[in-house]
Amino acid sequence: MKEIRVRFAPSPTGPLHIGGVRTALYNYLFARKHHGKFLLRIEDTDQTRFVPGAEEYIIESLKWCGIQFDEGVHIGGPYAPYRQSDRKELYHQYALQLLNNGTAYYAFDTPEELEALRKDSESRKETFQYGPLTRKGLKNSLVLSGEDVEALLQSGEHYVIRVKIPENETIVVQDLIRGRVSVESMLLDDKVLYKSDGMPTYHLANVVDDYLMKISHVIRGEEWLPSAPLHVLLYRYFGWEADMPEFAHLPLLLKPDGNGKLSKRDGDRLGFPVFPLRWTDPKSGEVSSGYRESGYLPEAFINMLALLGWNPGTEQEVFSIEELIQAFSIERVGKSGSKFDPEKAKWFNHHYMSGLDDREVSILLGNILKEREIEVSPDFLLSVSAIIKDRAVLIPDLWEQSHYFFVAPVSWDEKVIQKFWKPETPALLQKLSEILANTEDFTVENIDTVVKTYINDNGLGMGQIMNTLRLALVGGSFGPGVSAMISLLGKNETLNRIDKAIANLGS
RNA sequence: GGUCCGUUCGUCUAACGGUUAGGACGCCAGGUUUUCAUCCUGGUAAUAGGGGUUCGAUUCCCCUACGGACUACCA
Repeated sequence: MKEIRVRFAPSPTGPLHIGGVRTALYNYLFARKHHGKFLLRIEDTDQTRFVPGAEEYIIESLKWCGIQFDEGVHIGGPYAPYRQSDRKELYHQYALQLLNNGTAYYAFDTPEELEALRKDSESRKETFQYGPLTRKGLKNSLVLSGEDVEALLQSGEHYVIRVKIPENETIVVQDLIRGRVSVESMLLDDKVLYKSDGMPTYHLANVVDDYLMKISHVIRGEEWLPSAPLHVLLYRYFGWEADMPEFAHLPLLLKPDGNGKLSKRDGDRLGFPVFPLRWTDPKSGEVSSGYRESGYLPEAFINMLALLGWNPGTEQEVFSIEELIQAFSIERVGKSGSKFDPEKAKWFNHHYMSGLDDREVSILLGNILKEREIEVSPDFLLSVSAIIKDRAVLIPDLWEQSHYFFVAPVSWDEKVIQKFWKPETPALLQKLSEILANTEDFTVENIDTVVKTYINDNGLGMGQIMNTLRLALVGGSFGPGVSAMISLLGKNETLNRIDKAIANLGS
């Protein structure tokens, strides 16, 4: 059986958005599942759209996601180079091959001439097509004499090389997801294969490179489906039909509301990241948020993404990357586009956060404390982590849910004061404080008993004490159980905070 | 406009001719927690419309509607 080789082939025109990450993920899962190879090829044949830093961004993003390559622009491999601009010389000979076998031709029409033709067609509510029907009336080597063509080439006239689409043929693409897709050749354009700047277009470069790199399956976005027949045709023109990869065109990721392809704008508008990592546009300086910086765990991010367009056919939906590899199959990728749901992304992250063990949580929280220059003992950090981890959806929530363990309150929630802080409160807390001062056993269970006994013995209401005690401890109406907090804070800190609250709030 | 692709709860989706159309997110209600979350239990909610084919259509075919992608010397 042929070795499975797939590629992810982005162009470095900006940050990779989550649709691109998903395409990379599916390629990766497919490769691993079949013990094949996964490679990263950079498609930078359009020099005008090059964005500095984009290539590095793509590599770092996928690394963060845990998607690993076997070959690629950043690690090399047997089919190097993996950057198309570094393969520039290669493409010309392949364009010549098609020229020589009559399946491509030189065209000398200027962009301005073509633009005029398009405008003209448009005014008659038609679409201009450079194809089987019109190419005979244009400026190309199909109509010009050999000498004229030669003269034009010699004179340094700008030219492009176009594919010669056959006139009456049904071209069939077999797609692993969509089945048989066919299109009439007359409707296809004589697409440019080789540009006047000496670079190939995507169509030429991707076919040549996929062939040379022995790609077995092309798994890419649905936006490529309309040009897939052209690619099939090119394999035939090159005589590579026997080695043509299989195609799978993935459905699109749609915006959460309304319809249409998910875009950067949607993230800004609806307040969720569209990119794996934060991106700063080198030109405008505009910053787009990323999943990493927003505090998502890569495992959760990937799990969420994997299920957007694919499902295992079982009711399992929490998958480690290894489980995804085991379960993945192209056949179970859906046909229709998926709307991205930021709420579900959060659910996944919360699920993964609470699945972390205390030690792992303490590392995450420890990093936050380090940034804030707060030092605590590892034991205390671990205990706090354990008690708050279920309360955090995103990593920064770890701090939101625990800061009061590290920093004593300096202000107290006005609403809670209004509601619970009564004239007798200071005396009641003072008395409880004295009892706690004489308590040696600060385990949660014992504190619980001590506090409740105090309440019962004095005929007080639970709410009366618990709410004010909580207020004294953390400054508001939040946090884990009161007894648990007292136990963690320890005797000194607890007594200090009660004293401080009484002193500040008085009666 | 043309070509191609698509259409099951609000969302992600299962059911590859026979199910009370299943699960998850969200939402709602109850329980736990006398804070708030978590968690647990329950509930809400869908086959776009119309024709066929068939004993029987979510499932197969056709039409309509709607949506999307593509339509550059961009990828």
